[in-house]
Amino acid sequence: MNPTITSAVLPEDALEAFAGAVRDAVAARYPQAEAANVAFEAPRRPEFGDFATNVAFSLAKVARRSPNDVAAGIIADLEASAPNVTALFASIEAVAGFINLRLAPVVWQSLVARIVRDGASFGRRDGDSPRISLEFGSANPTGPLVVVQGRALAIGDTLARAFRYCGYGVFVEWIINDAGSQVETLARSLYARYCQNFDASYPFPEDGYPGDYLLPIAQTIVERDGEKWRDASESEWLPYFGQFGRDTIVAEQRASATRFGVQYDLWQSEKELRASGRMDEDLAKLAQMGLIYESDGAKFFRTSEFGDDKDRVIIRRDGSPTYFAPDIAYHYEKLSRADRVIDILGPDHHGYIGRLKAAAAAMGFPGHLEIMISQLVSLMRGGETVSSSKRAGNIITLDDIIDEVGVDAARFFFVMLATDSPLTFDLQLATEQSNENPVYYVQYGHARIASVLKNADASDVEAAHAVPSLAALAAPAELALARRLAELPKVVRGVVDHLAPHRLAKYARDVASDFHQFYSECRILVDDRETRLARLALCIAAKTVLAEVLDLVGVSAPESM
RNA sequence: GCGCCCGUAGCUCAGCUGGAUAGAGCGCUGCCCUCCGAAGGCAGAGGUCAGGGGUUCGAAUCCCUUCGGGCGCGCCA
Repeated sequence: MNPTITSAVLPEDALEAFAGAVRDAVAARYPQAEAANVAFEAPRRPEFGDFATNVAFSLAKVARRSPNDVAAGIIADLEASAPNVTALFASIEAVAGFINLRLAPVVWQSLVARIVRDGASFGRRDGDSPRISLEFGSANPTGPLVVVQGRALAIGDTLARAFRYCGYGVFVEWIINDAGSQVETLARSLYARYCQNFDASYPFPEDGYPGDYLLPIAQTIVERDGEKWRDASESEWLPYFGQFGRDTIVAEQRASATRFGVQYDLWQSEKELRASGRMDEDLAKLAQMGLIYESDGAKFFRTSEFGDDKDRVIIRRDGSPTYFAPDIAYHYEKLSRADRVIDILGPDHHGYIGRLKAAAAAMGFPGHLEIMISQLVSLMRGGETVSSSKRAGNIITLDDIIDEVGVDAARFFFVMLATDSPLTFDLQLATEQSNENPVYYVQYGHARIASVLKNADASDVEAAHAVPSLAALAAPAELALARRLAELPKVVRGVVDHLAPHRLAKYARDVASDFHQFYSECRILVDDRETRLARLALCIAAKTVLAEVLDLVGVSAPESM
């Protein structure tokens, strides 16, 4: 074996060296062609190797030869011009115009060594830029978090973790919609519950918030203040009940988010945003730019000049601001302190995207605001549809879901599908500890590795951690697992670049699958010490990557189950 | 009516911004525990990628169009 390549050559190094050598070879052979763009992809079929590149296709025209001839010519050139590069590959073949590459086992062995050495920081980048502002889950402070917010929380928090892994500075925030008429409605509903405590016939407001969740809050007021508010005038009790209800419910929402594993950096009150004067300042600035005009006694923002369907009212005829006004101020603030601002909105906010993006553009940040819509979630239990209606008062809360299926299953299921496709969540399936349940499949993989490491001699495990010679790793299942583990950084980067957290769920299943296959084909605790230590090291690497992926989606990685 | 998303195996869904014989899980049929966790592995059956046109060496992927679904179009938030 070539001694120069036994010292840590990682897959990406090998590919980069190969790409460079190909560019040189192409430049020498086809000087009339543009500089070759050498990109690699992972072929679907294992017999096509670890990686493939399609450079030959774009050269075929210039070369006036078939792609396969071009590919074969390039390979022949490389053998002569860059033997130190071709030595990194077990095979380099021209097939149907592609150049198929199989890395030398030693490269995969270096990668396993790298993961064992780096541990949880494998592939992770330090840093805090660019700065990302992520807002998700935000709700009216009028009731508990429900299922659709659960999905937004799972998606948003997974994205936040992925961004951090990639070295971005992430700021996670929530806006409390506490400035509109809904707080008044909350106050009336809560007051009715309070009065019903003394007089069951007290009427509940028609547009009030039903459901049982206001009962304990009313009870708290009863216990503290007794009948004090029964004869008070509305101007007295309304602000009190509004504030108390709002504060209590926001605290409960925070508790639910925390229980779900989601930590926020900022809970921004919309009411506070108005009171601070920032909103008025920003609106004045827009007016100065000539972007605000009066019509019908109301004030309009010329969002249509920035791509929106039509202009939007920001100050009503009665002088009060619409919801859009403080949101402009909030987004202006976010855009000022972050390089990218990402909102995850609910499925009923399609119509809001245009005006928000227009506002961002008008304020001098075109293209800095990205909006994701997290689609509907419908609940099933077994084959039955579970109905949840806010109006009917039989809402199913995020806490209900956590109680029934646990945080792990809930987070995995919420993140499993592409964000823009509707999700059917089967509660029964999520609780089943069976092979129908993808969460357990992945967690089982992790627990199984932990079990093997427990069965092994402690001294062997220690030796494996110290990264022994891994030359024994050569079986297809071993190399396939190593190749899969190597993908982690690339997968996370894809999650971030495409705002597609569901790829992590898919990747987690792939890693588990490759491990299980390795496990059934290669016995780990064999007599031969070198093989045993090498396989233990591979187990440690697989466990590291599985734990990392599970952590990115906020799911625990159990040592046993 | 206008705008956004979607249509892939019996079911639920992937398909890495255009690549090779379209994949996975579940379900179905059959195998595999004297041995590290069978919550596992292997094999098989199952497809006109909604239909039609176009772009090019090459399309599930990009463009046009028809059909079929979901959602959004307040001086609500």
